[in-house]
Amino acid sequence: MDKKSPIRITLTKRDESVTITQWVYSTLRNAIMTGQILPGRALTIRELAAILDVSPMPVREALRQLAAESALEIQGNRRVMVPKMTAMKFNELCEARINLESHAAARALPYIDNERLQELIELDKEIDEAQDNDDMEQITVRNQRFHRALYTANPHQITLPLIESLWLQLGPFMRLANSRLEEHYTIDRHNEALQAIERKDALALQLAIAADIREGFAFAVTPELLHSFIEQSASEAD
Amino acid sequence: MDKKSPIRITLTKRDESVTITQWVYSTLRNAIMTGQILPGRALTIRELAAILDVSPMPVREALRQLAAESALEIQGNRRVMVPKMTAMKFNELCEARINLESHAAARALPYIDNERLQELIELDKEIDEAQDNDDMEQITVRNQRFHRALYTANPHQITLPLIESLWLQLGPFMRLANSRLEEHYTIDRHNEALQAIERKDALALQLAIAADIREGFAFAVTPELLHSFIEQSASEAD
DNA sequence: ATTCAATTATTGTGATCACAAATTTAAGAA
DNA sequence: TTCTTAAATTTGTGATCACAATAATTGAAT
Repeated sequence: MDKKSPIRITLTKRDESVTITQWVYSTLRNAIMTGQILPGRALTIRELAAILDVSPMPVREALRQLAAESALEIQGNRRVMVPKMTAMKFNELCEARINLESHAAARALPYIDNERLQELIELDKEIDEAQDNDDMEQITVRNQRFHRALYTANPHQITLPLIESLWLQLGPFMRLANSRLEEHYTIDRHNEALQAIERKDALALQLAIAADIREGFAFAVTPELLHSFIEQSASEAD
Repeated sequence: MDKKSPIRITLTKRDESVTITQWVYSTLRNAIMTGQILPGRALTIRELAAILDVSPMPVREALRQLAAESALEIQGNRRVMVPKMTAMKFNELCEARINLESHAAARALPYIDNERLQELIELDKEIDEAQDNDDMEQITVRNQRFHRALYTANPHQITLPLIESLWLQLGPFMRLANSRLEEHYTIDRHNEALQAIERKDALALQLAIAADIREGFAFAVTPELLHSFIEQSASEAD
Protein backbone atom coordinates (compact mmCIF):
# COMPACT_ATOMS: atom_id res chain seq x y z
CA MET A 1 0.00 0.00 0.00
CA ASP A 2 1.41 3.36 -0.94
CA LYS A 3 1.36 6.29 1.38
CA LYS A 4 -1.37 8.87 1.59
CA SER A 5 -2.19 10.47 -1.72
CA PRO A 6 -0.12 13.61 -2.13
CA ILE A 7 -1.87 16.97 -2.12
CA ARG A 8 -1.12 19.33 -4.95
CA ILE A 9 -2.27 22.87 -4.38
CA THR A 10 -1.75 25.75 -6.76
CA LEU A 11 0.12 28.43 -4.89
CA THR A 12 -0.12 32.10 -5.69
CA LYS A 13 2.20 34.81 -4.52
CA ARG A 14 0.86 36.33 -1.34
CA ASP A 15 -0.10 39.96 -1.43
CA GLU A 16 1.71 41.75 1.38
CA SER A 17 -1.39 43.70 2.34
CA VAL A 18 -3.27 40.50 3.11
CA THR A 19 -2.90 38.49 6.29
CA ILE A 20 -1.41 35.03 6.07
CA THR A 21 -4.64 33.55 7.35
CA GLN A 22 -6.60 35.20 4.56
CA TRP A 23 -4.12 33.99 1.98
CA VAL A 24 -4.27 30.43 3.33
CA TYR A 25 -8.05 30.65 3.37
CA SER A 26 -8.39 31.67 -0.26
CA THR A 27 -5.70 29.24 -1.36
CA LEU A 28 -7.49 26.33 0.29
CA ARG A 29 -10.84 27.58 -0.89
CA ASN A 30 -9.62 27.68 -4.44
CA ALA A 31 -8.12 24.22 -4.08
CA ILE A 32 -11.44 22.85 -2.91
CA MET A 33 -13.34 24.63 -5.67
CA THR A 34 -11.10 23.16 -8.32
CA GLY A 35 -11.22 19.70 -6.85
CA GLN A 36 -7.52 19.58 -6.04
CA ILE A 37 -8.23 17.99 -2.70
CA LEU A 38 -10.11 14.78 -3.09
CA PRO A 39 -13.08 14.12 -0.84
CA GLY A 40 -12.49 11.91 2.15
CA ARG A 41 -8.79 12.64 2.29
CA ALA A 42 -7.89 13.61 5.84
CA LEU A 43 -6.38 17.05 6.12
CA THR A 44 -3.98 17.74 8.93
CA ILE A 45 -2.96 21.17 10.06
CA ARG A 46 0.74 20.46 10.09
CA GLU A 47 0.74 18.85 6.67
CA LEU A 48 -1.02 21.79 5.07
CA ALA A 49 1.21 24.19 6.96
CA ALA A 50 4.23 22.44 5.48
CA ILE A 51 2.78 22.49 1.97
CA LEU A 52 1.88 26.17 2.18
CA ASP A 53 5.09 26.97 4.02
CA VAL A 54 3.43 28.78 6.90
CA SER A 55 3.07 28.05 10.58
CA PRO A 56 0.18 25.88 11.77
CA MET A 57 -1.67 28.83 13.24
CA PRO A 58 -3.10 30.45 10.10
CA VAL A 59 -4.01 27.01 8.75
CA ARG A 60 -6.00 26.30 11.89
CA GLU A 61 -8.01 29.46 11.47
CA ALA A 62 -8.60 28.94 7.78
CA LEU A 63 -9.76 25.37 8.31
CA ARG A 64 -12.21 26.41 10.97
CA GLN A 65 -13.64 29.10 8.75
CA LEU A 66 -14.01 26.75 5.80
CA ALA A 67 -15.69 24.22 8.06
CA ALA A 68 -18.15 26.87 9.20
CA GLU A 69 -19.03 27.43 5.55
CA SER A 70 -19.59 23.69 5.04
CA ALA A 71 -16.70 23.59 2.62
CA LEU A 72 -14.98 21.18 4.97
CA GLU A 73 -16.36 18.65 7.37
CA ILE A 74 -15.13 18.08 10.90
CA GLN A 75 -15.60 14.50 11.87
CA GLY A 76 -16.17 13.25 15.37
CA ASN A 77 -12.49 12.52 15.77
CA ARG A 78 -11.73 16.15 15.00
CA ARG A 79 -10.48 15.01 11.64
CA VAL A 80 -11.04 17.47 8.82
CA MET A 81 -11.83 16.47 5.25
CA VAL A 82 -13.59 17.55 2.10
CA PRO A 83 -17.08 16.08 2.37
CA LYS A 84 -17.93 13.28 -0.02
CA MET A 85 -20.53 13.95 -2.64
CA THR A 86 -23.56 11.76 -3.18
CA ALA A 87 -26.16 11.89 -5.90
CA MET A 88 -28.87 12.88 -3.44
CA LYS A 89 -26.76 15.57 -1.84
CA PHE A 90 -25.85 16.90 -5.24
CA ASN A 91 -29.51 17.15 -6.08
CA GLU A 92 -30.28 18.95 -2.83
CA LEU A 93 -27.50 21.44 -3.45
CA CYS A 94 -28.77 22.17 -6.95
CA GLU A 95 -32.33 22.68 -5.81
CA ALA A 96 -31.17 24.89 -2.97
CA ARG A 97 -29.16 26.96 -5.43
CA ILE A 98 -32.15 27.39 -7.70
CA ASN A 99 -34.36 28.34 -4.81
CA LEU A 100 -31.96 30.77 -3.15
CA GLU A 101 -30.55 32.36 -6.26
CA SER A 102 -33.85 33.01 -7.99
CA HIS A 103 -35.01 34.51 -4.71
CA ALA A 104 -31.94 36.71 -4.56
CA ALA A 105 -32.38 37.73 -8.18
CA ALA A 106 -35.99 38.76 -7.72
CA ARG A 107 -35.12 40.75 -4.62
CA ALA A 108 -32.31 42.52 -6.44
CA LEU A 109 -34.38 43.44 -9.47
CA PRO A 110 -35.92 46.66 -8.11
CA TYR A 111 -32.45 48.01 -7.38
CA ILE A 112 -30.93 47.39 -10.80
CA ASP A 113 -30.38 50.77 -12.39
CA ASN A 114 -29.03 51.38 -15.84
CA GLU A 115 -25.47 51.49 -14.65
CA ARG A 116 -25.74 48.06 -13.06
CA LEU A 117 -27.47 46.72 -16.14
CA GLN A 118 -24.63 47.90 -18.32
CA GLU A 119 -22.19 46.22 -15.97
CA LEU A 120 -24.08 42.96 -16.25
CA ILE A 121 -24.12 43.21 -20.04
CA GLU A 122 -20.39 43.80 -19.95
CA LEU A 123 -19.80 40.81 -17.69
CA ASP A 124 -21.92 38.65 -19.96
CA LYS A 125 -19.78 39.68 -22.93
CA GLU A 126 -16.67 38.68 -21.02
CA ILE A 127 -18.17 35.27 -20.39
CA ASP A 128 -18.75 34.87 -24.11
CA GLU A 129 -15.13 35.76 -24.78
CA ALA A 130 -13.95 33.18 -22.28
CA GLN A 131 -16.20 30.62 -23.93
CA ASP A 132 -14.74 31.40 -27.35
CA ASN A 133 -11.30 30.79 -25.91
CA ASP A 134 -12.38 27.58 -24.18
CA ASP A 135 -10.91 28.98 -20.98
CA MET A 136 -12.72 26.93 -18.35
CA GLU A 137 -10.99 28.71 -15.53
CA GLN A 138 -12.20 32.10 -16.70
CA ILE A 139 -15.65 30.86 -17.64
CA THR A 140 -16.28 29.76 -14.08
CA VAL A 141 -14.79 32.87 -12.51
CA ARG A 142 -16.73 35.25 -14.74
CA ASN A 143 -19.93 33.28 -14.42
CA GLN A 144 -19.81 33.65 -10.68
CA ARG A 145 -18.94 37.31 -11.10
CA PHE A 146 -22.07 37.77 -13.19
CA HIS A 147 -24.31 36.15 -10.61
CA ARG A 148 -22.67 38.06 -7.80
CA ALA A 149 -23.10 41.37 -9.60
CA LEU A 150 -26.77 40.58 -10.06
CA TYR A 151 -27.52 39.64 -6.46
CA THR A 152 -25.48 42.40 -4.88
CA ALA A 153 -27.46 45.04 -6.69
CA ASN A 154 -29.70 44.77 -3.67
CA PRO A 155 -27.92 46.92 -1.09
CA HIS A 156 -29.61 45.08 1.77
CA GLN A 157 -28.90 41.67 0.37
CA ILE A 158 -27.97 39.04 2.93
CA THR A 159 -28.14 35.82 0.95
CA LEU A 160 -24.83 35.98 -0.91
CA PRO A 161 -22.84 34.28 1.88
CA LEU A 162 -25.36 31.46 1.85
CA ILE A 163 -25.16 31.18 -1.93
CA GLU A 164 -21.38 31.16 -1.84
CA SER A 165 -21.52 28.34 0.67
CA LEU A 166 -23.54 26.32 -1.82
CA TRP A 167 -21.07 27.11 -4.58
CA LEU A 168 -18.27 25.90 -2.35
CA GLN A 169 -20.03 22.66 -1.57
CA LEU A 170 -20.73 22.05 -5.24
CA GLY A 171 -17.02 22.60 -5.65
CA PRO A 172 -15.55 21.01 -8.74
CA PHE A 173 -18.99 20.44 -10.20
CA MET A 174 -19.26 24.18 -10.71
CA ARG A 175 -16.53 23.82 -13.28
CA LEU A 176 -18.08 20.86 -15.01
CA ALA A 177 -21.26 22.87 -15.25
CA ASN A 178 -19.56 25.28 -17.59
CA SER A 179 -18.02 22.70 -19.88
CA ARG A 180 -21.28 21.59 -21.42
CA LEU A 181 -21.40 24.36 -23.96
CA GLU A 182 -19.99 22.67 -27.02
CA GLU A 183 -22.10 19.56 -26.59
CA HIS A 184 -25.72 20.46 -26.96
CA TYR A 185 -26.97 23.78 -28.11
CA THR A 186 -28.31 25.79 -25.22
CA ILE A 187 -30.29 28.95 -25.06
CA ASP A 188 -28.37 31.87 -23.60
CA ARG A 189 -30.12 32.18 -20.26
CA HIS A 190 -28.05 35.17 -19.27
CA ASN A 191 -29.44 37.05 -22.22
CA GLU A 192 -32.90 35.98 -21.20
CA ALA A 193 -32.20 37.29 -17.72
CA LEU A 194 -30.93 40.61 -19.05
CA GLN A 195 -34.06 41.06 -21.09
CA ALA A 196 -36.23 40.27 -18.09
CA ILE A 197 -34.33 42.90 -16.14
CA GLU A 198 -34.99 45.52 -18.80
CA ARG A 199 -38.67 44.65 -18.66
CA LYS A 200 -38.54 44.61 -14.85
CA ASP A 201 -40.18 41.22 -15.08
CA ALA A 202 -39.37 39.45 -11.82
CA LEU A 203 -40.94 36.13 -12.70
CA ALA A 204 -39.15 35.92 -16.04
CA LEU A 205 -35.89 36.76 -14.31
CA GLN A 206 -36.40 34.01 -11.77
CA LEU A 207 -37.18 31.52 -14.50
CA ALA A 208 -34.09 32.53 -16.45
CA ILE A 209 -31.82 32.14 -13.42
CA ALA A 210 -33.41 28.84 -12.48
CA ALA A 211 -32.99 27.56 -16.02
CA ASP A 212 -29.41 28.82 -16.15
CA ILE A 213 -28.52 26.84 -13.05
CA ARG A 214 -30.48 23.76 -14.01
CA GLU A 215 -29.07 23.60 -17.51
CA GLY A 216 -25.61 24.17 -16.18
CA PHE A 217 -25.91 20.86 -14.42
CA ALA A 218 -27.60 19.18 -17.35
CA PHE A 219 -24.60 16.88 -17.61
CA ALA A 220 -25.95 15.24 -14.51
CA VAL A 221 -29.40 14.82 -15.94
CA THR A 222 -29.21 11.05 -15.78
CA PRO A 223 -28.30 9.29 -12.55
CA GLU A 224 -25.66 7.28 -14.40
CA LEU A 225 -23.85 10.33 -15.70
CA LEU A 226 -23.92 12.01 -12.32
CA HIS A 227 -22.72 8.86 -10.66
CA SER A 228 -19.74 8.63 -12.95
CA PHE A 229 -18.74 12.17 -12.14
CA ILE A 230 -19.06 11.58 -8.43
CA GLU A 231 -17.18 8.29 -8.51
CA GLN A 232 -14.46 9.99 -10.47
CA SER A 233 -13.84 12.29 -7.54
CA ALA A 234 -14.52 9.85 -4.76
CA SER A 235 -12.31 7.10 -6.13
CA GLU A 236 -10.16 7.03 -3.06
CA ALA A 237 -12.94 6.96 -0.50
CA ASP A 238 -13.02 4.47 2.35
CA MET B 1 -17.75 59.90 29.80
CA ASP B 2 -17.98 56.44 31.28
CA LYS B 3 -15.99 53.54 29.98
CA LYS B 4 -17.16 51.07 27.43
CA SER B 5 -20.46 49.45 28.22
CA PRO B 6 -19.88 46.30 30.23
CA ILE B 7 -20.65 42.95 28.69
CA ARG B 8 -22.79 40.58 30.69
CA ILE B 9 -22.79 37.03 29.42
CA THR B 10 -24.63 34.14 30.99
CA LEU B 11 -22.08 31.49 31.82
CA THR B 12 -22.88 27.82 31.99
CA LYS B 13 -20.74 25.15 33.53
CA ARG B 14 -18.53 23.61 30.88
CA ASP B 15 -19.01 19.97 30.08
CA GLU B 16 -15.67 18.21 30.38
CA SER B 17 -16.24 16.26 27.21
CA VAL B 18 -16.46 19.42 25.17
CA THR B 19 -13.50 21.46 23.98
CA ILE B 20 -13.03 24.92 25.38
CA THR B 21 -13.41 26.38 21.91
CA GLN B 22 -16.79 24.70 21.50
CA TRP B 23 -17.92 25.92 24.88
CA VAL B 24 -16.83 29.48 24.10
CA TYR B 25 -18.55 29.22 20.74
CA SER B 26 -21.90 28.18 22.13
CA THR B 27 -21.65 30.63 25.00
CA LEU B 28 -21.06 33.53 22.64
CA ARG B 29 -23.64 32.24 20.23
CA ASN B 30 -26.21 32.13 22.96
CA ALA B 31 -25.24 35.61 24.11
CA ILE B 32 -25.76 36.95 20.60
CA MET B 33 -29.06 35.11 20.23
CA THR B 34 -30.39 36.60 23.43
CA GLY B 35 -29.17 40.08 22.62
CA GLN B 36 -26.74 40.22 25.50
CA ILE B 37 -24.12 41.83 23.31
CA LEU B 38 -25.37 45.02 21.81
CA PRO B 39 -24.77 45.68 18.13
CA GLY B 40 -21.88 47.91 17.26
CA ARG B 41 -20.03 47.21 20.48
CA ALA B 42 -16.45 46.30 19.62
CA LEU B 43 -15.47 42.86 20.86
CA THR B 44 -11.85 42.20 21.68
CA ILE B 45 -10.34 38.79 22.07
CA ARG B 46 -8.63 39.52 25.33
CA GLU B 47 -11.66 41.14 26.93
CA LEU B 48 -13.86 38.15 26.13
CA ALA B 49 -11.12 35.79 27.24
CA ALA B 50 -11.05 37.55 30.59
CA ILE B 51 -14.83 37.47 30.95
CA LEU B 52 -15.02 33.79 30.08
CA ASP B 53 -11.88 33.03 32.06
CA VAL B 54 -10.09 31.23 29.26
CA SER B 55 -7.02 31.96 27.22
CA PRO B 56 -7.34 34.12 24.11
CA MET B 57 -6.87 31.15 21.80
CA PRO B 58 -10.29 29.51 22.01
CA VAL B 59 -11.93 32.93 21.80
CA ARG B 60 -10.09 33.64 18.57
CA GLU B 61 -11.36 30.46 17.00
CA ALA B 62 -14.92 30.94 18.19
CA LEU B 63 -15.02 34.52 16.90
CA ARG B 64 -13.80 33.46 13.49
CA GLN B 65 -16.40 30.74 13.29
CA LEU B 66 -19.20 33.07 14.30
CA ALA B 67 -18.02 35.60 11.77
CA ALA B 68 -18.12 32.94 9.06
CA GLU B 69 -21.76 32.35 9.99
CA SER B 70 -22.52 36.08 9.71
CA ALA B 71 -23.29 36.19 13.40
CA LEU B 72 -20.44 38.62 13.81
CA GLU B 73 -18.98 41.15 11.44
CA ILE B 74 -15.29 41.74 10.91
CA GLN B 75 -14.69 45.35 10.01
CA GLY B 76 -11.88 46.61 7.86
CA ASN B 77 -9.83 47.38 10.95
CA ARG B 78 -10.10 43.74 12.00
CA ARG B 79 -12.50 44.88 14.67
CA VAL B 80 -15.23 42.40 15.48
CA MET B 81 -18.77 43.37 16.42
CA VAL B 82 -22.37 42.27 16.34
CA PRO B 83 -23.78 43.69 13.10
CA LYS B 84 -26.31 46.46 13.45
CA MET B 85 -29.85 45.76 12.37
CA THR B 86 -31.75 47.89 9.93
CA ALA B 87 -35.38 47.71 8.90
CA MET B 88 -34.46 46.71 5.36
CA LYS B 89 -32.04 44.06 6.50
CA PHE B 90 -34.60 42.70 8.91
CA ASN B 91 -37.05 42.40 6.06
CA GLU B 92 -34.51 40.62 3.87
CA LEU B 93 -33.74 38.16 6.64
CA CYS B 94 -37.42 37.39 7.15
CA GLU B 95 -38.06 36.84 3.48
CA ALA B 96 -34.97 34.67 3.20
CA ARG B 97 -36.18 32.62 6.14
CA ILE B 98 -39.58 32.12 4.56
CA ASN B 99 -38.05 31.16 1.26
CA LEU B 100 -35.43 28.78 2.63
CA GLU B 101 -37.50 27.19 5.34
CA SER B 102 -40.56 26.48 3.24
CA HIS B 103 -38.19 24.99 0.69
CA ALA B 104 -36.58 22.82 3.35
CA ALA B 105 -39.98 21.77 4.67
CA ALA B 106 -41.24 20.69 1.27
CA ARG B 107 -38.06 18.74 0.61
CA ALA B 108 -38.35 17.00 3.95
CA LEU B 109 -41.98 16.02 3.54
CA PRO B 110 -41.45 12.79 1.57
CA TYR B 111 -39.16 11.50 4.30
CA ILE B 112 -41.47 12.09 7.24
CA ASP B 113 -42.59 8.73 8.51
CA ASN B 114 -45.01 8.12 11.32
CA GLU B 115 -42.28 8.07 13.93
CA ARG B 116 -41.07 11.50 12.91
CA LEU B 117 -44.60 12.82 12.79
CA GLN B 118 -45.20 11.65 16.35
CA GLU B 119 -41.99 13.37 17.40
CA LEU B 120 -43.17 16.60 15.81
CA ILE B 121 -46.53 16.33 17.55
CA GLU B 122 -44.71 15.80 20.82
CA LEU B 123 -42.48 18.81 20.26
CA ASP B 124 -45.50 20.92 19.42
CA LYS B 125 -47.11 19.90 22.69
CA GLU B 126 -43.99 20.95 24.56
CA ILE B 127 -44.18 24.35 22.90
CA ASP B 128 -47.75 24.72 24.12
CA GLU B 129 -46.65 23.88 27.64
CA ALA B 130 -43.92 26.48 27.51
CA GLN B 131 -46.45 29.00 26.26
CA ASP B 132 -48.79 28.23 29.13
CA ASN B 133 -45.93 28.90 31.51
CA ASP B 134 -44.92 32.09 29.72
CA ASP B 135 -41.39 30.73 29.55
CA MET B 136 -39.96 32.79 26.71
CA GLU B 137 -36.62 31.04 26.93
CA GLN B 138 -38.15 27.63 26.44
CA ILE B 139 -40.61 28.80 23.82
CA THR B 140 -37.78 29.91 21.59
CA VAL B 141 -35.66 26.85 22.19
CA ARG B 142 -38.50 24.44 21.54
CA ASN B 143 -39.74 26.35 18.55
CA GLN B 144 -36.37 26.02 16.93
CA ARG B 145 -36.30 22.37 17.91
CA PHE B 146 -39.59 21.84 16.12
CA HIS B 147 -38.38 23.45 12.92
CA ARG B 148 -35.10 21.58 13.07
CA ALA B 149 -36.84 18.26 13.56
CA LEU B 150 -38.97 18.99 10.53
CA TYR B 151 -36.17 19.94 8.17
CA THR B 152 -33.76 17.23 9.27
CA ALA B 153 -36.27 14.55 8.39
CA ASN B 154 -34.64 14.81 4.99
CA PRO B 155 -31.50 12.71 5.38
CA HIS B 156 -29.78 14.54 2.53
CA GLN B 157 -30.75 17.95 3.79
CA ILE B 158 -28.07 20.61 3.37
CA THR B 159 -29.95 23.82 4.14
CA LEU B 160 -30.04 23.69 7.92
CA PRO B 161 -26.69 25.42 8.39
CA LEU B 162 -27.92 28.22 6.14
CA ILE B 163 -31.16 28.47 8.08
CA GLU B 164 -29.33 28.54 11.39
CA SER B 165 -27.22 31.37 10.07
CA LEU B 166 -30.39 33.36 9.42
CA TRP B 167 -31.66 32.58 12.91
CA LEU B 168 -28.41 33.84 14.32
CA GLN B 169 -28.57 37.07 12.38
CA LEU B 170 -32.15 37.63 13.47
CA GLY B 171 -30.78 37.10 16.94
CA PRO B 172 -32.85 38.72 19.67
CA PHE B 173 -35.75 39.23 17.30
CA MET B 174 -36.28 35.49 17.32
CA ARG B 175 -37.28 35.86 20.94
CA LEU B 176 -39.57 38.80 20.33
CA ALA B 177 -41.24 36.73 17.65
CA ASN B 178 -42.50 34.33 20.27
CA SER B 179 -43.84 36.93 22.66
CA ARG B 180 -46.75 37.99 20.49
CA LEU B 181 -49.02 35.22 21.61
CA GLU B 182 -51.06 36.97 24.26
CA GLU B 183 -51.70 40.02 22.13
CA HIS B 184 -53.72 39.06 19.12
CA TYR B 185 -55.27 35.70 18.59
CA THR B 186 -53.28 33.67 16.09
CA ILE B 187 -54.01 30.47 14.31
CA ASP B 188 -51.80 27.59 15.36
CA ARG B 189 -49.68 27.27 12.26
CA HIS B 190 -47.81 24.30 13.64
CA ASN B 191 -51.03 22.38 13.81
CA GLU B 192 -51.75 23.42 10.27
CA ALA B 193 -48.32 22.14 9.27
CA LEU B 194 -48.87 18.83 11.02
CA GLN B 195 -52.14 18.32 9.22
CA ALA B 196 -50.50 19.12 5.90
CA ILE B 197 -47.86 16.50 6.69
CA GLU B 198 -50.49 13.87 7.36
CA ARG B 199 -52.09 14.69 4.03
CA LYS B 200 -48.65 14.74 2.38
CA ASP B 201 -49.66 18.13 1.00
CA ALA B 202 -46.42 19.92 0.18
CA LEU B 203 -47.99 23.21 -0.83
CA ALA B 204 -50.11 23.44 2.31
CA LEU B 205 -47.04 22.64 4.39
CA GLN B 206 -45.07 25.41 2.74
CA LEU B 207 -47.88 27.88 3.30
CA ALA B 208 -48.15 26.90 6.95
CA ILE B 209 -44.43 27.32 7.54
CA ALA B 210 -44.38 30.62 5.67
CA ALA B 211 -47.33 31.88 7.70
CA ASP B 212 -45.75 30.67 10.93
CA ILE B 213 -42.63 32.68 10.24
CA ARG B 214 -44.41 35.72 8.93
CA GLU B 215 -46.87 35.88 11.80
CA GLY B 216 -44.05 35.37 14.26
CA PHE B 217 -42.68 38.69 13.13
CA ALA B 218 -46.08 40.34 12.97
CA PHE B 219 -44.95 42.66 15.75
CA ALA B 220 -42.84 44.31 13.09
CA VAL B 221 -45.73 44.68 10.70
CA THR B 222 -45.52 48.45 10.75
CA PRO B 223 -42.27 50.25 10.03
CA GLU B 224 -42.71 52.28 13.20
CA LEU B 225 -42.97 49.26 15.46
CA LEU B 226 -40.01 47.60 13.85
CA HIS B 227 -38.02 50.76 14.10
CA SER B 228 -38.66 51.04 17.80
CA PHE B 229 -37.43 47.49 18.36
CA ILE B 230 -34.31 48.11 16.35
CA GLU B 231 -33.55 51.41 18.02
CA GLN B 232 -33.99 49.76 21.38
CA SER B 233 -31.08 47.49 20.57
CA ALA B 234 -28.97 49.95 18.67
CA SER B 235 -29.20 52.71 21.23
CA GLU B 236 -25.50 52.80 21.83
CA ALA B 237 -24.45 52.81 18.18
CA ASP B 238 -22.02 55.34 16.78
C1' DA C 1 -11.70 75.76 24.64
C1' DT C 2 -10.00 73.22 20.17
C1' DT C 3 -7.02 71.17 17.17
C1' DC C 4 -3.22 68.56 16.10
C1' DA C 5 1.03 65.90 17.07
C1' DA C 6 3.49 62.64 19.75
C1' DT C 7 3.45 59.32 23.10
C1' DT C 8 1.47 55.40 25.32
C1' DA C 9 -1.54 51.49 25.61
C1' DT C 10 -4.09 47.96 23.48
C1' DT C 11 -5.13 44.88 19.85
C1' DG C 12 -4.91 41.15 16.19
C1' DT C 13 -1.69 38.20 14.00
C1' DG C 14 1.43 34.69 13.92
C1' DA C 15 5.07 31.56 16.01
C1' DT C 16 6.41 28.19 19.29
C1' DC C 17 5.79 25.00 22.96
C1' DA C 18 3.39 21.46 26.02
C1' DC C 19 0.25 17.87 26.49
C1' DA C 20 -3.44 14.54 26.17
C1' DA C 21 -5.98 12.02 22.79
C1' DA C 22 -5.98 9.51 18.79
C1' DT C 23 -3.74 7.11 15.21
C1' DT C 24 -0.41 4.25 13.29
C1' DT C 25 3.14 0.94 13.69
C1' DA C 26 5.33 -2.98 15.77
C1' DA C 27 5.37 -7.09 18.08
C1' DG C 28 3.64 -11.23 19.95
C1' DA C 29 0.26 -15.11 20.31
C1' DA C 30 -2.96 -17.99 18.13
C1' DT D 1 -1.15 -15.86 8.13
C1' DT D 2 -4.54 -13.39 11.33
C1' DC D 3 -5.88 -11.24 15.37
C1' DT D 4 -4.73 -8.86 19.64
C1' DT D 5 -2.07 -5.82 22.24
C1' DA D 6 1.58 -2.60 23.42
C1' DA D 7 4.80 0.94 22.04
C1' DA D 8 5.73 4.90 19.23
C1' DT D 9 4.24 8.53 16.50
C1' DT D 10 1.23 12.02 14.95
C1' DT D 11 -2.49 15.11 15.77
C1' DG D 12 -5.66 18.80 17.64
C1' DT D 13 -6.06 21.79 21.48
C1' DG D 14 -4.74 25.33 24.25
C1' DA D 15 -1.25 28.49 26.48
C1' DT D 16 2.24 31.92 26.14
C1' DC D 17 5.19 35.15 23.87
C1' DA D 18 6.78 38.67 20.30
C1' DC D 19 5.67 42.17 17.21
C1' DA D 20 3.62 45.46 14.07
C1' DA D 21 -0.59 47.91 13.47
C1' DT D 22 -4.33 50.28 15.43
C1' DA D 23 -6.54 53.00 18.88
C1' DA D 24 -6.45 55.93 22.96
C1' DT D 25 -4.33 59.40 25.57
C1' DT D 26 -1.71 63.16 26.63
C1' DG D 27 0.33 67.45 25.79
C1' DA D 28 1.41 71.77 23.62
C1' DA D 29 0.18 75.37 20.46
C1' DT D 30 -3.19 78.17 18.43
